[in-house]
Amino acid sequence: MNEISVSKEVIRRLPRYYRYLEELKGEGVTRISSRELSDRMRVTDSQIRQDLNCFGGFGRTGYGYNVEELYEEIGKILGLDRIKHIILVGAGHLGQALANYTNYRRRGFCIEAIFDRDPEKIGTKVYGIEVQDIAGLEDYLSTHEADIATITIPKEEARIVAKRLVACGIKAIWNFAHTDLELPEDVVVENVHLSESLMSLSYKAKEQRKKREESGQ
Amino acid sequence: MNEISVSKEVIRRLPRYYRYLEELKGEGVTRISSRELSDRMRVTDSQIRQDLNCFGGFGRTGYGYNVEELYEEIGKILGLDRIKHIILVGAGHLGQALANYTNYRRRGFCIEAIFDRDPEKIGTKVYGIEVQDIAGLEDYLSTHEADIATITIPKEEARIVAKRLVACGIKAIWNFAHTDLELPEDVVVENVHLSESLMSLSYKAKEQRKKREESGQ
DNA sequence: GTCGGTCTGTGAAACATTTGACAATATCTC
DNA sequence: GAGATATTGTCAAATGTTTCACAGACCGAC
Repeated sequence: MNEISVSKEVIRRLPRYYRYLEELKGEGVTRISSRELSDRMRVTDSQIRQDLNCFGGFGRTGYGYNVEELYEEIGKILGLDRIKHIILVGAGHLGQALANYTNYRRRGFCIEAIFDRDPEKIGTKVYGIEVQDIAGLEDYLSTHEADIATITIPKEEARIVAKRLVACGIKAIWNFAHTDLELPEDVVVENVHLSESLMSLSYKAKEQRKKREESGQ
Repeated sequence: MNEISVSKEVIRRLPRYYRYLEELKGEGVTRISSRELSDRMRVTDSQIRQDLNCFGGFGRTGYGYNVEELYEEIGKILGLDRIKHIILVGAGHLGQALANYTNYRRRGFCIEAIFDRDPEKIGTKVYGIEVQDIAGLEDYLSTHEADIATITIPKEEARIVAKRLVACGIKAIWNFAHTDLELPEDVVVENVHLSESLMSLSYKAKEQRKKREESGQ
């Protein structure tokens, strides 16, 4: 596995390949060429070959790719072949939505603990897990391993909690708060900024409307 | 406003500028140079100037940018100066989380109706809005305008509902279902694929761990 | 086995995005 | 109001990403 350089864009696309391969597997397809896959995914076949080749030659000339095998390989690349212990900070609707999405478990993402600061929520159960007081975060992490922390609380608190998490050794954060977290370099952060996503949509909708009006006249 | 060409990447960044400008405004900052902003946002000053210049010269030589003015202008570019009627399909936790996030309203995003197919949910209120039976979607849209539809239901149903929405004239969809929607070209879709985001994080965490182990030895 | 067709991996070209550099010009100080 | 300083807008270079094109290799039918 001699990775020369895997670009940001390739990584962004990798989970999408994984999703399509899972679908193909479900349909009972055992082999697929970059050409056929490109038709489904609406990308160029060239891009697929180039992308997959970053990680080594999974394909066979004159045959294509073995669906099952490629699915497994991409899963490994994404680290899905390994249990990832997750804790969740924020038991609001968003936190509950994430906790209840059972497919994560299939991919090795196991939610181990949920924290909140609201006394109304502490003690209640979400997806079978009791919500704990956020005050006990340090205690919990001193005795339990966690690979990823999910943050679904308002931005002011999020910045503080993120620092506490990092102080406890957390190295990966899935951040839903509407802010950028300032953290040490060795901590990886994946931001999901929903309002930015909605604003992008608003922009695109506006441009599309403009286009329609121009051509409509 | 002579837009030569606004790249995808610029659009992706625009909401982020908007967020930082709002923050600055809140702090009472009235002017800012690309250099200062670049320090805050952790991007190059050159990129900021290049990006903003796509939409016309908002800056003043020797002075920088007027925070209030730039904030307003970017808001207009993003279409935030106009009411956008939104309907929501799916009243699960995710749908409720989105409905309850009040900041959207401040930016002109007004949720007008919520649909679900679960009899348990129909009739209940979410953020003061009564959840309607999805069966009445067409009726509703024949008498009400809607600019954006948000989809937070499982993928199989999402594909069907998306087609129904488009048949009723919806031109913009915020899609949270774990699938790509196959829709006519003139419909804009913004996908929020949360599991892909989590898998990306998993990949990055794995790489980071590898790096740590290598340097640690 | 052989042969026609298929399909990958890959190097290079085309295209897109980011960064660097600086002339031009406004600001601010005194 | 003049001079020193700050800062933009912009062009060009550097870097990153996608597409093209094809040699070489494998597949499968006969």
